[in-house]
Amino acid sequence: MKKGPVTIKDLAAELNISPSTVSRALANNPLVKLSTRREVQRLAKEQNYQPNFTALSLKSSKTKTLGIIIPDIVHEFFGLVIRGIEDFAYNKGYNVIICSTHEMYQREVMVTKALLNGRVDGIMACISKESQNYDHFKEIVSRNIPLVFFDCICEEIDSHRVIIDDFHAGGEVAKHLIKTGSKKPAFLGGPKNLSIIKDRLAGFKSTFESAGIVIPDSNVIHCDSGNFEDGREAARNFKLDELDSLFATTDMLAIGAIKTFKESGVRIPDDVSVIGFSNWSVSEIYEPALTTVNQPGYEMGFKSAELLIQQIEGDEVKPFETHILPTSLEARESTGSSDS
Amino acid sequence: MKKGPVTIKDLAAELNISPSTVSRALANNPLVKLSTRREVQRLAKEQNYQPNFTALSLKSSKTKTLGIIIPDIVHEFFGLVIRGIEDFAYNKGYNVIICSTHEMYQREVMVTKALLNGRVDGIMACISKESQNYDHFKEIVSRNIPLVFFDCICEEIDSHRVIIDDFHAGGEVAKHLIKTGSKKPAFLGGPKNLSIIKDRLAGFKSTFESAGIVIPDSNVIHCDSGNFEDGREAARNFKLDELDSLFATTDMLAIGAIKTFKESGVRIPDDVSVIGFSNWSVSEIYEPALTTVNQPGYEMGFKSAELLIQQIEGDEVKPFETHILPTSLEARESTGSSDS
DNA sequence: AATTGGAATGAAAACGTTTGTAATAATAGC
DNA sequence: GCTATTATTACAAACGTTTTCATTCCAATT
Repeated sequence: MKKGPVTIKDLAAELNISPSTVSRALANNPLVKLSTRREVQRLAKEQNYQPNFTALSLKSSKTKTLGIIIPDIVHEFFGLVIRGIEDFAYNKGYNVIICSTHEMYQREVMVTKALLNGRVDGIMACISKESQNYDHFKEIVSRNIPLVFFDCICEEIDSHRVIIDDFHAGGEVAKHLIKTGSKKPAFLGGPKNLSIIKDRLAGFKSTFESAGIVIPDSNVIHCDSGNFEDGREAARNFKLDELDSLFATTDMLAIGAIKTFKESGVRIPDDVSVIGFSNWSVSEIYEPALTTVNQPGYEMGFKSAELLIQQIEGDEVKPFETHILPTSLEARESTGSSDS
Repeated sequence: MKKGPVTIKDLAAELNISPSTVSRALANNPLVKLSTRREVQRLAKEQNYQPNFTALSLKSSKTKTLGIIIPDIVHEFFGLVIRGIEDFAYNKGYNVIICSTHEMYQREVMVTKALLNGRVDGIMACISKESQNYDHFKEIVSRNIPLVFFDCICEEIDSHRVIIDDFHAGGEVAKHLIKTGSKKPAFLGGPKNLSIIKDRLAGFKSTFESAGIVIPDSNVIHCDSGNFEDGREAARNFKLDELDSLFATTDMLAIGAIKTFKESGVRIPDDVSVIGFSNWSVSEIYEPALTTVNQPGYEMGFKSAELLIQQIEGDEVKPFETHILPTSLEARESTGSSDS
């Protein structure tokens, strides 16, 4: 009998009119007689007609779909980013395809290629830790597919960017520690080559130096990842009598370090003050509650989607914009400041 | 000059042959002369030809895309589910569209409708807390779009299901608490109407009853959500001298409750043993480390994708299958068992 | 020389839409 | 009653593919 979903042709056949008239009637085009329009719309509703998305895409060469490339999906920050993106995008009638790269360069190249065959109208990306080569992203640009970078951006590529001021945030952390009396600060961060890590460290160091305190290299440790175990391991390499405060570039690193410190009998914050980064929910729950830098994931996603859709739909070409979102320090128990 | 991306027609024009030959040549069809094939493939590579995804979809009425409907994206469990789905799906050449409902019925209906216009070949869904009416899911089925439920399933709809045995898991929790000497167990759970909550409670109660212990209604508390704050608030309603153990249906609820208990001077696990659910990473990090039930999110996603794709691609209709994944209890400090 | 057959390619239809243009029907003006 | 105008509708092309069927060309067979 009837096979697939009902199409415009089916409606046309049923009413003995042409598909074009049905199409126009559904669009409520005044060119078609009011009574015909009513008739068509009634039948369409009755038969539960849904316009075929793929056919529309082919006709308009617009998929109304955005691609998101992120390092990891099981990650509070990226979750918030996605929420922000979705909230803006859905409102504008866009769907979203999420591709996580598991922080692997190979996978990043793979998903990028997969998004490059007209499946999406634009792409938002946060580059993975591993990536050093950016040809796959350059291909996106060369194919004229709108591209917005957020958080971890690619310096080599000219595009919209949505970031935080990592240098400034590092400085704010330093200021807070200086205020709480730190003389021997230390730094525990993710991969050295990552610009966000470099910037946080630079801001941190520079502010301390302005206060006359130079951080020795032995108090700066980098690790491959940014998780709890890494923090726990890496913290063992600090000489406990040479630091009185620690800035870790993720909350998990910070908590891992605290765990190690506690095991060595170090009291937090009395002996060592600790600050994390990102304000994950665990930082509020942990004891001691972790002082951290709030990273506006939701806003970052929201703004990225806004810039991307604007670039997709905009008629005139606007110059690329680097949008810097404000961070804020959440002072909690781990630096002796129990705000909450 | 050349406008959009290069198409088969462009290649055909360039080589002065017909599009059909180009199409065949690209498919390496032996019907076309080897030299022609080589020529076409060379040019395609040179011009960086990518087959138009939308056109392929329209032709084949297959989008090679799956829809996922989940209550929340900022959620460790769902993150793991998505990872599992992606790992299986990508391998089979499928992409994935994720729609989060923010636990809102309205939004669930919205995204479901949005997925119903041929954008996806199949749908995986975990129903939201709020949903009581399932007409939108029934429409998926009536449109012959393959549908798999996972975790929070819809009883009314016949489909593949991937779940855990919540009743059994609740029983295992009870067994563990009985073993550690609990005489006055209590229960703190999410929404009462949710089947997964009901089942966990039922299994918990029933096992305690088999041991001759009846849990009074005053020791069973439900709250709207399952987060930290909820747990913290709700735990205030327990009479502290009437319980010596607590089973909370999420790790966050458990940790919230522990916080409240600690504030009242209750020692964990000495005075009250606490068990959570899901084995989120925070449960391992928290102090005391939380005993919890490991919920295999990754496997759940992986299996769901497998069943869905099998249903999409399968020629013969297979009977619907309810796949029950094993859970396991992770004994940690909060019940006095420091495994780790 | 006429037929057959195989190899290689081309033409056309189809997937479900939209939209420019052409055609028909109805109305108005004279 | 005839043309000019308008209202309504139909036709056809297009988006980028795949695929069925038809065509061409040339060599081999009779």
